[in-house]
Amino acid sequence: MATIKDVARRANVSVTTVSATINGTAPVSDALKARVWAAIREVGYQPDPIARNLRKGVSTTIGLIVPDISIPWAAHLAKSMQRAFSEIGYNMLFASSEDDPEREFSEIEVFSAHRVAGLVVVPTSRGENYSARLVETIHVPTVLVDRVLPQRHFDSVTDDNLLGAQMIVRYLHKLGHRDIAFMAGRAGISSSDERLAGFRRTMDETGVAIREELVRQPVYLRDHAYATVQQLMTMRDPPTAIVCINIAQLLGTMAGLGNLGLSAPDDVSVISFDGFHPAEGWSPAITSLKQDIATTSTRAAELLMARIREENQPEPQIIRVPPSLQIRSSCRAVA
Amino acid sequence: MATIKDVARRANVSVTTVSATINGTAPVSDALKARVWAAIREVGYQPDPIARNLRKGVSTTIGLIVPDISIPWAAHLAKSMQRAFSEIGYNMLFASSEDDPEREFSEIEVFSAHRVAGLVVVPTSRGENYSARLVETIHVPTVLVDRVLPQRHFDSVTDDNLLGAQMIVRYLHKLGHRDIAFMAGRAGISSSDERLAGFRRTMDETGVAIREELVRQPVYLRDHAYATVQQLMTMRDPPTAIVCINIAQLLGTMAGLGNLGLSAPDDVSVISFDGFHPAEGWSPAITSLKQDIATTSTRAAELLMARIREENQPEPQIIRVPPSLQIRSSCRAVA
DNA sequence: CCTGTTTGACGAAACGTTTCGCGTCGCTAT
DNA sequence: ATAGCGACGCGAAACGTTTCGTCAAACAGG
Repeated sequence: MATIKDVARRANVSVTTVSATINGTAPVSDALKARVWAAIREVGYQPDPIARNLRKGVSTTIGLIVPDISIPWAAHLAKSMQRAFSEIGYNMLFASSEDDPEREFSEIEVFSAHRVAGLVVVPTSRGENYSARLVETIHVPTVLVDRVLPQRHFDSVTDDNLLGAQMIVRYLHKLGHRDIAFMAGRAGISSSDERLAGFRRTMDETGVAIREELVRQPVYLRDHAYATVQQLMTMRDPPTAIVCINIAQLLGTMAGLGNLGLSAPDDVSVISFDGFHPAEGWSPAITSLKQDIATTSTRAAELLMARIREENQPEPQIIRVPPSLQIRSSCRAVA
Repeated sequence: MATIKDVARRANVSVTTVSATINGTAPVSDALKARVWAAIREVGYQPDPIARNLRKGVSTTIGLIVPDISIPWAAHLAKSMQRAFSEIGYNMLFASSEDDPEREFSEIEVFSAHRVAGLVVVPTSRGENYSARLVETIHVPTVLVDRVLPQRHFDSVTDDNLLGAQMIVRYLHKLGHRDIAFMAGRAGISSSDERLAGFRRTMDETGVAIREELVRQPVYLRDHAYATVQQLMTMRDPPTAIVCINIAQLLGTMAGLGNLGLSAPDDVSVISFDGFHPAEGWSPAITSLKQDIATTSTRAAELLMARIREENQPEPQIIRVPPSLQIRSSCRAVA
């Protein structure tokens, strides 16, 4: 592997000059610049990122931490992120927190030790003093994705959950649904809280009283939903529509309905916040919100790069990306 | 950030001694060892991985390159891999080749520059002299996953595709199917080639003549399958069963059937090599092979670590992980 | 013509480790 | 006794960069 010294020798200049030409950090005469570039090409020199990192104290790597990469949403995020960053010459360290705050913090520290230039985190948002602990652990430019924290310490990009809830409720309302079940996730997770709040608000707006016995919380694992939906559907006066908050819930709900011999949309309408897209060919095709992951990734990358380059607006920003409603066949009109 | 010098000062020993105690590379008396460890704890010292990498010429990071992380299979692989490696103190750089050999090679070079300790690659397996080029580009311990190359230059872990094909064909045969359509992928991709070969071989074994007009190749995009399945089903004498080789094909097939107003298993049986698991609650639930991704990851990690630690068997090894057949409801018996 | 400033180039220090080679001490075998 | 050897500890070099401070030359203004 050719080193900068080889280049210097070859171009008959000092190491300093080679570094200066490459990085443009100091003025170099055109004549020497040419000699240096030629020499670089001739010896096939590539700067050693490790040495560079050591000296500069910061790398050209960004770290991505998600709860679970095997969730399609997270996988798409990782893909878009990686594309966005590789285009500007950054590469990506990756880790799963497995929704465990301890793992999450430990990964953050590992990444920090590796001197990542920035961090993209889908925070677990759990545990005592989570937010404070995060602020105290992170000393790198960071952008939070999907879940936002009550305190705005970090730039964040998330879905516009209030808008999404509004779309869902209005759509169901238009179809004549009044008895709507809502399965909320863990309280304290912003995406769940916001979706529930949006549900309540839009129900109010449409003038329909919420039947509180149809609002269940917390339901965040597949099996919770599996059980909950069966409770809901065996009530004296079951809901005519069920709102699912994420994929796990949706899968549990469908399985639970199946177990009761029920199906959507004939026996009950099902709609979901998180998209699920084998779509055509399977029934039922689930009517759901489609999150704009590409935009989310791009915005997050932009925010992060601005911080890294310090061109930034000092105030942490929250960007909300609007979803779109994909109407398929899991909801039907009722009298 | 505390440095090794701080520890040395605190413990009143030389830097060399501190390094020796930490790494066990040279004998240190118990008394000093104790002093050093105490000092480490007191100043909260953590070795700087960057500096270590620079000096040792190799990092504690491994690189993962997959064609597309948003494919569930790849996402699961990434998850298992990351878990396996983080347990032994390695972290993971990640990149998508987007099935483009140029990107793939470029990522390999970037990772090499970062001095990864090893590489896990799902090779694109495309382009001229692919195998030779790979050998020439890679100078790090490497294990190939999913797709194997004709020349055994690298350790590889892959599904036992011949066995899988055998399971599928025997199952269909038992249900009475004789007119079986097979959509192969790109020729030259080992997984596709092996599956096709296994199909042919087992058909021979069962004594059923293959209707060559039902074997289509190449069909590797969703839209190919969408078109192909409609051709197949509008033939004078359509197949009674269709074998799909991967998810993209399966999705296209289901959509294509839907477009013709047909459905599985009533009009035709559908079976797939790659598992697809929303499963319960949706119809049809696809009968498919389940790949043992956990085992695949573990084996790959083991192979790679053996190479890295040089405990290894000099000969590159190919490990084949057997799949299992998950019988659901997309296939039915025929007369 | 002198002073002050800018431009261009360089040597050497620094980043935080690991490792090479050397020196000292105490022990054992001659 | 003393040569030889192992165990232990240390200083300094090395890894490949970037950057600081210095310096010579060229150039501007008075």
